[in-house]
Amino acid sequence: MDSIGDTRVGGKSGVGVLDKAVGILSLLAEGGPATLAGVVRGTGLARPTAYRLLSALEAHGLVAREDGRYSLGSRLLGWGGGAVGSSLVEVARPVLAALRDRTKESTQLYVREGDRRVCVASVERMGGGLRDAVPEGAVLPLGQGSGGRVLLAWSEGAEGDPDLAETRARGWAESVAEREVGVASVSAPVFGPDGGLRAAVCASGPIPRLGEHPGERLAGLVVEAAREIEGALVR
Amino acid sequence: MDSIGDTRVGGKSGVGVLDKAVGILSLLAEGGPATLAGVVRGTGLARPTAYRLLSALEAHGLVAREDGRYSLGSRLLGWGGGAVGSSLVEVARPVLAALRDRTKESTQLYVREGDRRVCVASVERMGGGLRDAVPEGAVLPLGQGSGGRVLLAWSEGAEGDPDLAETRARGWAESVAEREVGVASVSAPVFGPDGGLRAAVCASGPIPRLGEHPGERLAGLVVEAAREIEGALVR
DNA sequence: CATTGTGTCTCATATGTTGAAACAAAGCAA
DNA sequence: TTGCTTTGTTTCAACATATGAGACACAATG
Repeated sequence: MDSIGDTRVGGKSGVGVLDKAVGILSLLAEGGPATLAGVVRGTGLARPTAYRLLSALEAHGLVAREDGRYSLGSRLLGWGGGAVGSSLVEVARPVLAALRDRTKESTQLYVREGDRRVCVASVERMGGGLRDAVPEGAVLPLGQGSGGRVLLAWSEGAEGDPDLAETRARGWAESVAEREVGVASVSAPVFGPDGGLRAAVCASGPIPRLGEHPGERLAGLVVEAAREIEGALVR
Repeated sequence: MDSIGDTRVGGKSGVGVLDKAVGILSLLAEGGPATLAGVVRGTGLARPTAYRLLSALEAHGLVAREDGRYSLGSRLLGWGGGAVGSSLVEVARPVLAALRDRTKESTQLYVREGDRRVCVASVERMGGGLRDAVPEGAVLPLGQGSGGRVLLAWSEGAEGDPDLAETRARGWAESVAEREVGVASVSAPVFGPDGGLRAAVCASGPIPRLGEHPGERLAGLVVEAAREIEGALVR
């Protein structure tokens, strides 16, 4: 998903050290704990560079090292808890779990960040077989996937696009093999008490299981979950 | 609290750009949304430097800019959700809120990170009057405050210290004007299902309200909250 | 209307970061 | 058990990056 060097998904910002550090953090977010060697392989950084950056991240509490393996640090826990939208994530998480149980697919919550979207909560399908896995913190484009389409459709300035108008009329979006080959998904908008778009709730899985029109089966459940999240927001 | 330049609380790690970026993020975590001018004042950075770093953080989704004000970005939401300990924070938050209601004081959850502690959840006292405010993500020393003492007392290697042995015997710690002038606090250990120390739960407030022995009044409630968090962890 | 403050951009230069090389220790296969 | 490979850590010369003074446009203020 993320990689060092691609601005579209947060790769190159003009501050090289930051780009590398974020590359390391997103590697750990996506792949779980890793040794120094694993971080070197996963990021392509030179070994002493990765070592120095990891030590610095550890000094700041953004990374923790235990038994020779690095993982995301508890300072990110605190910052995540204080970031705008943390209460949305808190109320959404059990709803995503229930939606996962009902649809038997993975579910996610996306929020818009400028011209991209960020996965702020992810609950994966249980049991065996194929599953879609989106790591929390992953940055994805708006232009691909049903989640991106929903975040675009209910934005200011979307009025002129007939495709997005159709999405708004329907109240949800579906996509097949857009964000990722082999994956189909359905998304619905989550509105805040003020009526503004807050997030997109999404269920996703492999095309062979969901078919070429995943919305037929899942749209009702996904829209229902969005309504449920909205209800929990006003309590 | 945090400031650029002090290694003890995550200031200088040997990677200057990272130190500055973390300084900005912790300023936003502690003080809430800020303009560029506010970030310049708060961090002491030169204006073009702060501008460039904020733009880079925004490109990575770590900071969001809205109406000329910067705040923590939603990527931190995702990473915080995936960091080790996020489930602990999730179950602890309502317990901290209940403890805040019972004690009528602010409450926090701290985890140990190397030789410091991080506030991973914070619920502030409601209503008027004095309140202790610890921002989520704040990095504090272990050697000061009841929360630090608890994290030390139940650590490996604490056996030789009679003061920590007394804390262990009692099952909680109290402090007066240690972490901060005018603040008293009481903390208790939170253990994981494996019996290992996971966190410290803490209630804190002004000395005039809590007195020179805050444990007399609050210890029972704090210890009870710790047991409650432990119970929620095994469900 | 004049002054001050803010946000944004440029660029010469100083500084910080880089990564090859070296070293020690651990792991592994024969 | 030995020899080789891999991993983690440190050093430091070279160079690429980041810095911040200065400039500019615009907004805010008295």
